[in-house]
Amino acid sequence: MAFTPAETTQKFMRKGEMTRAAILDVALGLASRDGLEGLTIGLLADRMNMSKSGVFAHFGSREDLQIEVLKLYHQQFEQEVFYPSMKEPRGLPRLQGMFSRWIKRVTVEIASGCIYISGAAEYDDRPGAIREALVGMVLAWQDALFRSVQQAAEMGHLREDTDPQQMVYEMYGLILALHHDARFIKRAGSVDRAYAGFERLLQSYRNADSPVFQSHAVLKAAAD
Amino acid sequence: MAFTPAETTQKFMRKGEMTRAAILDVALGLASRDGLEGLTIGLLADRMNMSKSGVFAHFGSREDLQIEVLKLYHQQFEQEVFYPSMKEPRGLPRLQGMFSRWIKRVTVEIASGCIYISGAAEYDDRPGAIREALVGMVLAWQDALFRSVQQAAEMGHLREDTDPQQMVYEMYGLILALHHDARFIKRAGSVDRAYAGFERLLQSYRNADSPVFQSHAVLKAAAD
DNA sequence: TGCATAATAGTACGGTCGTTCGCATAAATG
DNA sequence: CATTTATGCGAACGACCGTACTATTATGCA
Repeated sequence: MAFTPAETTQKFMRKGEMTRAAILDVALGLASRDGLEGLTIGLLADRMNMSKSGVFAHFGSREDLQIEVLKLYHQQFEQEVFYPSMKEPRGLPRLQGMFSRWIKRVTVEIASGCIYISGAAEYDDRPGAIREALVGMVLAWQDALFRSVQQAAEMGHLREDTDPQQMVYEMYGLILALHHDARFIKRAGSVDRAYAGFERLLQSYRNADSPVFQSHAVLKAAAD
Repeated sequence: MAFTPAETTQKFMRKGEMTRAAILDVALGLASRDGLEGLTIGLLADRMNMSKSGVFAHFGSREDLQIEVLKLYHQQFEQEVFYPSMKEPRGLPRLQGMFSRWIKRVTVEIASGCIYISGAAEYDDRPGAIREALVGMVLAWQDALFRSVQQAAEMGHLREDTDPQQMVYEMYGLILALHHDARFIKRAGSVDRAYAGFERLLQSYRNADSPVFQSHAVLKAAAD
């Protein structure tokens, strides 16, 4: 379940690389809870039962550590959400796959926190390398969604006059609202609201003639 | 324009209350930019051309200062968004008024930052008095939206089977996406996307028989 | 096994944080 | 004007921060 590089590629790494990977794993957990800006080397060393300087030596600076954590998160997001969806047929099925896997991931992150979302708040006005990396990753994901919507329209699954950017905007809004209501407000039933919103989105933009359309119930069942 | 208590009620305050209000005013600006957790007494003292202890003396603790900033923000939000909307006729007109004023406010906050939104990310996993105050304020606003949707349904402006909580969820999503895309991604045209999303929301839930329905263009024009 | 090198610990530095306390000075009051 | 009270400053404290150095220990290879 949890992706711990230490377990998978143990024998191909020298000790330093292993501890480095283990540190990043713990750091990702801390950054998810406290935010990337709340990630501190002292606390990280505590959790690793290491000295501060021992942890620090694996990264040239705190900023480097933060960026490595970000890269690890991005990698896991791709592995869990993006790549599996790309194996599904183009158009609406792939788009639905992307969204339901996205929701599934955020549902897990209701407990741990999503770095893309907390990072957006932390770095919306804080220039630097971290912000640049973060924006790049979020833009890459939005572009992937954009292309999927575009293809769904080209293949006739969605209406020809569908505005892909508008649809991406609203999908992102549904996810942000899910993270907000479930994690911050702690309101029950938010996951269903996200699905219902996506359902309504499809009802607005789908091509009624296309047979590919799936209902909300089917979509949600497929996610389990 | 800017609500500076020092100017309005000058002569009724003793000196201490005036500087306290001035401090809170500056603190609100800093907290909008850096987040409530990024608000620091040292920086605040610098901006006020005061000593750290001089600033501190007006509040029993940093947490008290943060809560006072939060209260000030809440007060301004009510003044600018909530109260004016309550003067409009119940139902759809009031709901549209709430949303367009909300968008107008967030549009301004693209430059400065919205404390409700950044605070939601900062305090989603940080228990304490600040989190409690913040959740209370956001819940109050969501409840106000909820009641407005409910009334619009009762009055026949929206369909009878409208799920008010779902509609509030999606409205909040549109605003969160606006803050995210405009402030973090710095994407142009996000305000129009928020309006378009609300328009689609109304098209899904409006009662086609009701004459109260206004189009997107009319709504947006009324906001200016 | 011996040795070069990699990996970790230890210590210290300068900086900022929130907070406390005593003292000066300003303002309000009689 | 005199006096009480409100207000702000300056210095200091302990805690934590990221980082730089040096020493020590563990590792991997000849």
